[in-house]
Amino acid sequence: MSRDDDARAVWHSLTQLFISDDNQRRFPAIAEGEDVTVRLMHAILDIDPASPIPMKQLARQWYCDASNVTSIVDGLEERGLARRDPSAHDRRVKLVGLTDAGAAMRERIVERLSDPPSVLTSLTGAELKTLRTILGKAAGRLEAPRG
Amino acid sequence: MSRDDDARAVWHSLTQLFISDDNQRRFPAIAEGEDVTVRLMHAILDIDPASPIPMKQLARQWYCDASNVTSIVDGLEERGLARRDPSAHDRRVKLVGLTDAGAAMRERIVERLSDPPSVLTSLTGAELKTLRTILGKAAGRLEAPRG
DNA sequence: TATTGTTATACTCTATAACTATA
DNA sequence: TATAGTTATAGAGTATAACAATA
Repeated sequence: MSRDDDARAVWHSLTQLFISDDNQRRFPAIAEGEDVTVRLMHAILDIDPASPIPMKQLARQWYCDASNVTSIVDGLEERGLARRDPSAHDRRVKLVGLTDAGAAMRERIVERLSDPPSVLTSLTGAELKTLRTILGKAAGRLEAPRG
Repeated sequence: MSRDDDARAVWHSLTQLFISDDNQRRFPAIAEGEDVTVRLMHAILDIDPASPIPMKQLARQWYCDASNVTSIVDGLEERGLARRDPSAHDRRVKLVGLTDAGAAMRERIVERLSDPPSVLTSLTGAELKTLRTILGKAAGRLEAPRG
């Protein structure tokens, strides 16, 4: 049981927990509850309410074409969840920021996404405390935390 | 710090680890490496190589329309990854099973999905061992493990 | 009659290419 | 000339409705 074996086993379990059909179904369910599509929900999670972001940067972050970002931000704007403002430094660039309504929806989504599935709540209190410490440490190392 | 707080914090970290853009990008990358689409890859993961499953049951499991299952299984069959056989007990029912090629691809996908991201490998050996034990216990409680 | 699966069809999501406006 | 973003358009994925075969 090497260190690499342990890391693989951990990631395998974590992946199973996450891609289980029950869990995957939560995303559409939460999106539906907010009356947005799943892609708009993901977009909202990726926009920091405190700092508007250029469209181009979103395209890089999502590994998708720029035209797609146009369509997504259109959807957010139509629903009053985001706003486009030209950059003061380069008028070609448009900065996308969440409106108050968008930021509020984002908070609700993050809240609901944190609802733990039953497989987790069936662990003991001590186990949960241990997981909290270690996983918190790992998640803290992510570049751009989503929510 | 209640037990519920701990469970929420754990799930929140786990969700962050999993829906990070870097990690989400792994699915298309692995699928591309196998020359299948992401939806076919997910389908392969959800079919137990040891026991063919009725189309209707896949539709329930994936929370999607039956016509969609027809289209997905068509795609798998065209690539020689799965096969449809009428049930011996009810000739309306078609059982979907993986071919040898499909089962082999499934193993490769599971293998690659288990590659741990760098945020995990940066944990200590003791932390990984602890995570392995606890998460393995939780994942073992899932109904239909994928891979 | 009810159920399993298929076909026809429309809508959403995503990518490519051509375009506009700034730099 | 190059870059940020948009528009037009085509292809994949998904849902609804009508249908065929079987129960």
